Amino acid sequence: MRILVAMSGGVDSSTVAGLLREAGHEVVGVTLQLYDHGAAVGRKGACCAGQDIHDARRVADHLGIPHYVIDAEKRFADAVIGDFADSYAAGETPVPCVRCNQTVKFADLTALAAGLGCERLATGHYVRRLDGPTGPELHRAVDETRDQSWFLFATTRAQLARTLFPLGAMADKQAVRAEAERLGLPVAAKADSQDICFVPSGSYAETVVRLRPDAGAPGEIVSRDGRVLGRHDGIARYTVGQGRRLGAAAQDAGQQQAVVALEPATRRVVVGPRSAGTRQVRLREVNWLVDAPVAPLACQVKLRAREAPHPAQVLGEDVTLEMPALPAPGQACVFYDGSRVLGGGFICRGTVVDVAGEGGLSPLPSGSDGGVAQR
RNA sequence: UGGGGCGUAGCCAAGCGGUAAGGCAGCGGAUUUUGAUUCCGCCAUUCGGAGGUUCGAACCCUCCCGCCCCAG
Repeated sequence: MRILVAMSGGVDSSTVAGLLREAGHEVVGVTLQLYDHGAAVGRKGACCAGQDIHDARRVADHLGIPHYVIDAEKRFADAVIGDFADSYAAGETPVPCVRCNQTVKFADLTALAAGLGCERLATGHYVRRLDGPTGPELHRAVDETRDQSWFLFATTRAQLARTLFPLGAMADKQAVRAEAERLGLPVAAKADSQDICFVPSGSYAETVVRLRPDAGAPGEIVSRDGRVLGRHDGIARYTVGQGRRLGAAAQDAGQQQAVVALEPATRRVVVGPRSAGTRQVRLREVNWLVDAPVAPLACQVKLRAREAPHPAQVLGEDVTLEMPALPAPGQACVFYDGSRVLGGGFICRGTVVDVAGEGGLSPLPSGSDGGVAQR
């Protein structure tokens, strides 16, 4: 089979190329150049720029496969970096990795694969594509600790049908490195990438503020009933559910506080007791990997990449959680049936916690029905 | 200037003669293909100040300073 492998220059995708080549497939490597070299050269944790492109080329040469480098800087700047900054400026917390997967990695590369006459696209993601009775299914990786299925909820059924994820079945990262070594790949010992690839210093807020100065403007930290508890240095540094960086506002009436809402128009960060929460979550851009249900679908949902799933019911763009939680707007809500990804969407603002501030809100009950009034 | 109470880190606070708990904030790190969460480490040679008693004082005594409350 002729397969296009998305090669970032790291261990994972290089191993994918090596394994598929070894299995006798006709492998074509492609690396996307995502942002300018200057910011990323020599930096650990970066991908898809500078040294990493050279590494991908070295691996391709080692394997004896053709390798293309695609200039995707403009596309990445618009679809991923721009969206990232806009999202923070709008009081949300984006997931750039989902946007990247959704746009340049899948939409563009599946198209490229077709253009190059490849039957499949393969990536180094830790997820499994399993063939079920109704077609390909997306499942969590065997190695639960490295599972990346949450980041791939926006993959379309058509894309999934043409994609392979060889690493989803690997026992763990060590096994992948062992394969890389066995294959003699020059990147076998390369450090893992992490953090946001396009943020050089590790300070994502600086990147946001450079693009959208508003997001770095100081403002007030207020309680839900409008009392000013402190000040902050930019809403871009806060996420709903966050308990740090609150300074004196971290405690109110003896209770630990957490961010419950961000109001970009007034630049206010609203805090409430950590026990605050809601059971209703409104989503947008919902993607289904099964036929969209016509009646409430009982499943588990994950509101964050690394947290235990919540029992919930999903219908259309509305999710009803069994127990209250603090969903962060901009983050993803991914639906699971056991290990299988059923679909997901992005969490909307305004539906999370009542911030109308009717005044004199009593402390929320910490029991099962501790939800806050909905807007 | 009658009576009472209190001053321990940026904040809250334990200790009440034996050599400064804890929490929050803050800082550093680990974990993490987002952010957050979580975890680990650091964080008062010193207890409002000055004397005194004592082998030894944040703790007892004296005076001073500062706050608070109740009376005038």
